[in-house]
Amino acid sequence: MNIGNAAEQSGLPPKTIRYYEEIGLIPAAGRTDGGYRDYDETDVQVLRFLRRARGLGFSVAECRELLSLYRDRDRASADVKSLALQRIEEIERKIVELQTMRKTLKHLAERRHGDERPDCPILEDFATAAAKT
Amino acid sequence: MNIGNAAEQSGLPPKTIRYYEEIGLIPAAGRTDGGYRDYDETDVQVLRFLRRARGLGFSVAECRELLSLYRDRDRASADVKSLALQRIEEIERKIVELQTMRKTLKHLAERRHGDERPDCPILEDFATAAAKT
DNA sequence: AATAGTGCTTCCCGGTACTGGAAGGTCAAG
DNA sequence: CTTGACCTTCCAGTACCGGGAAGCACTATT
Repeated sequence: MNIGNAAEQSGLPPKTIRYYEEIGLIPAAGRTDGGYRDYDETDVQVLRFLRRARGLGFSVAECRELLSLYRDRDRASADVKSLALQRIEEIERKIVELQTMRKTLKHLAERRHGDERPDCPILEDFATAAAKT
Repeated sequence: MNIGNAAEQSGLPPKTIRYYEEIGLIPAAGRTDGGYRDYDETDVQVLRFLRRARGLGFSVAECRELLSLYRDRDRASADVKSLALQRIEEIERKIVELQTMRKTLKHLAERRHGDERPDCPILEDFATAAAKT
């Protein structure tokens, strides 16, 4: 499968895929006789994972760690486990933050123009609910 | 409140707060006699919102829109509503993606070393579940 | 077989969103 | 009134791409 196809199936632009290869986030893809990069389903799954993780605010460095966590699943299972659990906590924090944002936006969307009493604490809604994160 | 304090309470570094002011994402803060930037609770709430939104993969441009959505809540309510609803959909997609990542990591964490049969499709778990997003 | 079109390659430049460091002013404590 | 921790501006650098040029590869047609 060529890079355009892999891009389409993963949701990452070809440019980004080449960049990830360049910085070693993903291994260098195999090449066809003509010099084209060649991808299989496994590669696409990793790319898909990367698109998701990056879109959710994980840095490339964090993605690197998450990937190695996957690749090393056959050994050093204690370390892998504790790291995975840490990441799960972080993900759950992010879920709570998204739920807070959703709640705030729902208030904004449902509120009829003129409904608001001057003391309506919508601003508090906006940023306080998950302040302790 | 000075910038260090605002940084601490919002979770954004002082550098980033100054940068947001410079690009007009937040209005220029008031100044003390000594020339220090001065913040109040409202400012901190906005900063906290920005930290969360950025950490969840929203671009600065999207944050700008989300903020204006909040600031314009008193007028043009139809537009505000449709924009808010769009954002809610996006947020819900992100939540699903995070839940998928969490599920994958849980598999990794709970799997005992040696438990895996060669055909165990953990890689499929890794990236396929939310492939249609 | 030649050609046209699309997609691939590398390379280099530009852009966004910060981040670190230097040089110097401000403030509260001792 | 000096020390140390904070603040200020400014300039440079870094991370993560995206645009566009120049050229090769593949497919389809003529």
